[in-house]
Amino acid sequence: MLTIKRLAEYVGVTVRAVRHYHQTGLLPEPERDSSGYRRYDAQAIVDLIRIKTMAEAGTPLPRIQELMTADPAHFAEAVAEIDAALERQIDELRQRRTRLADLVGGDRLFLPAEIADYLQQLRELGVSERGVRMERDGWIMLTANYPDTALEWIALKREQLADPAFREFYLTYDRAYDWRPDDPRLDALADVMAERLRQEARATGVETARMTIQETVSKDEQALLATHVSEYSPAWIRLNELLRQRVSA
Amino acid sequence: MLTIKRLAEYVGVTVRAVRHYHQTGLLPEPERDSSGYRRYDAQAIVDLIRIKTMAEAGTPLPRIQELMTADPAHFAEAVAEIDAALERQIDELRQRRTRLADLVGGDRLFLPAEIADYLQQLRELGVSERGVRMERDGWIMLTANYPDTALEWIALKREQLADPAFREFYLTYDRAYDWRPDDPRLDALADVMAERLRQEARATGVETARMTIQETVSKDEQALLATHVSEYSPAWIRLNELLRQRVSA
DNA sequence: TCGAAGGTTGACGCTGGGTCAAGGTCCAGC
DNA sequence: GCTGGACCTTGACCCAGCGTCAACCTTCGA
Repeated sequence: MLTIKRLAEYVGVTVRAVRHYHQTGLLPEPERDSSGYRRYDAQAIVDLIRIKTMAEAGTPLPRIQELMTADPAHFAEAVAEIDAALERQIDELRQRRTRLADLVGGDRLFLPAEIADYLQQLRELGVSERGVRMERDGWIMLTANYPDTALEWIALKREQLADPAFREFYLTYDRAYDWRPDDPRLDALADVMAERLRQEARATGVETARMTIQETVSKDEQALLATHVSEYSPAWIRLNELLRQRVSA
Repeated sequence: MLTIKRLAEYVGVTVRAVRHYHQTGLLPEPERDSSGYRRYDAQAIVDLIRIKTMAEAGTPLPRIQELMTADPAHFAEAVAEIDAALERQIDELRQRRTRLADLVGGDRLFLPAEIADYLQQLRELGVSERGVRMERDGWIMLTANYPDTALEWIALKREQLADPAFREFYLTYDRAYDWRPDDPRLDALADVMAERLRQEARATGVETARMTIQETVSKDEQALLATHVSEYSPAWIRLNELLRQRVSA
């Protein structure tokens, strides 16, 4: 006959757990000796090991209680289910490991692969961290609100980025952030931007698919840009003014 | 800008969880709009996904909070730790699957392999379920109290079981359980048992190793047998009497 | 204009025990 | 025979990480 501590130690659970199982009726209370101590027999060991094994496998205690009195066929069936659940858990843990890997370094956790690739291209191009982060945040919001549209649009952006002239322009625009608002280069940049806008307008006039996208997005784009207007530098604000002059003209 | 539900849905957590993170300070409370609704930006999505990823990997929320403001080097180190923990969890789940398999059919979960094998041999020999269970319970208690001794003793038992004459005797003894106490076959059985005891006494007189084991165990054996005396049948009680007559003689 | 859907705070509930507190018992060594 | 330390008893509160009401306010599409 065993005391509660010997039982718990042999099976590998805590004394508190055993008492908890008694309280909930999962493990029957054993006889007491003359001093009121619980005295356990071999069946208690068998029961407790079964309980422990199933509990460790994630089975809720009430479910274990059901199974302790189930016939062998039902029991085997339930164990098979528990085993399948364990297998699923293992698969999930594996997936979590891969996602965890994306935590350190990379936007792959927050964005579809295409967009994360695009951001990576920007970095490799030499775009500032600030610039990349503004892009990233914009794409995140866009993806959260219109995932399909975001994917269509990113395809266009990556096409653009294949053009060396556009890359040149993008870099300049990125650097202009830190210029002084009276920097004369801003005028030249505004010229380039206006020309690009005009070309794009002609292109979208022809290609209806792109037109649709532009229309769908334009409202949100406004909203997205507005989100970050507070982060605009004096140079960019000035650039906006210059641009508006040229476009409205 | 997102409402709490859109945020939660996009990231894949519940609204309640987001609010919980706000309460504990894990995720900063965002600005409210004019009606008091929370409005989330892209950074909230990034933060929440990081939180979710680490939380799913089993990281306690306070620990996550520490890591959210940690520098990249410390963060990467911590993520490596979390990943290692995940790996250990996967290994443990695998082990639990194997132990779970022993739950259905078999005593391997409760007893060392040698003893489980011995019980299996008894079953194959044709010993009654009751008999096997009495043996099992005895071995469990013995193993719980004196694991080393149990292993030494089981070796002897398995040797005995290799002897066809002993197997024959064991089976008869097992079946005698259900005989009537005045069954004349009990006398013959008592003769055989007495003879066996005498032989064993001579053997243990020679082999000191076995002697030691017998001595060590004898007290506990008494206790163990006493445990199950209540389960003795009338025939077995009678057999005990007959045996005592012959041995004391 | 109205009802459904979504937002707000606040409070209690749940699992599976951990961790005191305040005693009563057992046993080994002196 | 006594004492100290390990063990037993019940009872109570505490924890994470949310789930789940309740009671009320706001927004939005038909």
